[in-house]
Amino acid sequence: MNEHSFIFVPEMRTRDENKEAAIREKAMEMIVAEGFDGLSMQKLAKAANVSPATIYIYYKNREDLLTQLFNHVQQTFYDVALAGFNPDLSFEEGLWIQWKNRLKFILKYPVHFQFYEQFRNSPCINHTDVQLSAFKQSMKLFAINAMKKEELKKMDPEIFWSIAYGTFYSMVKFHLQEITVMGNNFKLTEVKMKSAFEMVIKALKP
Amino acid sequence: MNEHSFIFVPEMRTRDENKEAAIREKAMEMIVAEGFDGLSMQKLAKAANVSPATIYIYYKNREDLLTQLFNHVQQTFYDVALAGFNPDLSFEEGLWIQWKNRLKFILKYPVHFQFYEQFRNSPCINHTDVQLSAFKQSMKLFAINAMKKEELKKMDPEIFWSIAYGTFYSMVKFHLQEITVMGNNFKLTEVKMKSAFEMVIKALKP
DNA sequence: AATATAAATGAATGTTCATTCACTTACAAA
DNA sequence: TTTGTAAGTGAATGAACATTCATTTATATT
Repeated sequence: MNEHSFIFVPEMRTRDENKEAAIREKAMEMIVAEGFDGLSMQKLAKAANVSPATIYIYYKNREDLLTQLFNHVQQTFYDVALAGFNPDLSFEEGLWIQWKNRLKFILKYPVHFQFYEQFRNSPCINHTDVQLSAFKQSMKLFAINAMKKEELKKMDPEIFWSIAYGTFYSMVKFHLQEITVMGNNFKLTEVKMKSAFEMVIKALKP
Repeated sequence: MNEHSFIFVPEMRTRDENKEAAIREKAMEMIVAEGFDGLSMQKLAKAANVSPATIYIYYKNREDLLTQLFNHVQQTFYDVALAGFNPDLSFEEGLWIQWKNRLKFILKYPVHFQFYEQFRNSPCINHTDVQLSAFKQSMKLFAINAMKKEELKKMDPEIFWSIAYGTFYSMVKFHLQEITVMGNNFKLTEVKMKSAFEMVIKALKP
């Protein structure tokens, strides 16, 4: 390396991206299967075919691992949920896109979603900065726009959120419980979703 | 004791009910504050002012402790939720009683409720027999009756449950998050509940 | 081919864990 | 007051835990 160069170009071994992904995926699988207390660094290392010390190259410690997992899942979720969406869409079209996008995410990454839900329902969430992201601002703006256009009844934001999405997530959890705990006789088809959606719209219209 | 008596009447020291309650309450507090991995038997013993060995008089082991806690909370919840309710009530009155009863339970026992939710969102739930209790049968019958009387639109049970209660629990969780994480600017008044309730009824009527 | 760098490691460390056990204490009945 | 019983205990045990560290390994540049 030229000793006069301004840009520092290290000569080094490169990180194995597969290792990082393996650690991440195995960690979430273990947590979903056995809970937070079922995740130990040594068991995780073994499951990911990695030395315990390797985990500490990627993550400062156990807590950092958990919060980074959470942020990673959240980012993926945001990306999927925003596809084809913008806050100026008509209320009915926009909300339906949200339902479809969110369902797509959950069915594509069921383990990620279950980890996310477990995390959100645990005290871990208090160690994470709840920031007003671009995603949340977009969701908020969408509701405000819809109320201005009188496509959506005026109401407190919590009430809007609870009817519009509380219903959705309740159905999704029904579905995930069925497929993990008993013989799945509750299929979450788009038809079934649409039927619930129509009723939600009825509640929310002015 | 008469050596010929048929009934066995032991001469013994009696259990201290306070100890059992202390263990139960402290355990839930610790879990809600620090998660399942924050609950250790030795820390719990110290918090409940009891020897670690004492816990094992009341509970077979750690897992048994958790499931017994869950069942205890669930029983309390069932009792509160069924007060003044029966499945033959008119749909609107019956559902509103459910909302009020459930809210009463949550506001009276917020720690119990948060423990319950954390448990339900964790893999622990898979080690518990999900049985069709009298409570669940009562809830089911109520919905069936309401559909027969045409006070409630005919729909899949999951959809009914998700609209009728998913909305409710979503609002409640909003409330609990606000009071624990930031300055509470979302007051969960009965007025606010009633306003959401009216909208839910609009969605559910035939 | 040589080199410098960070990736990756396995073994080791000290701590905390769930659980047990030999023992003491309190009490209801006799 | 005595006594049998279960309640209740503190200290001990071995396993599992998170984390660290002295090395080794792979690789991008020279």
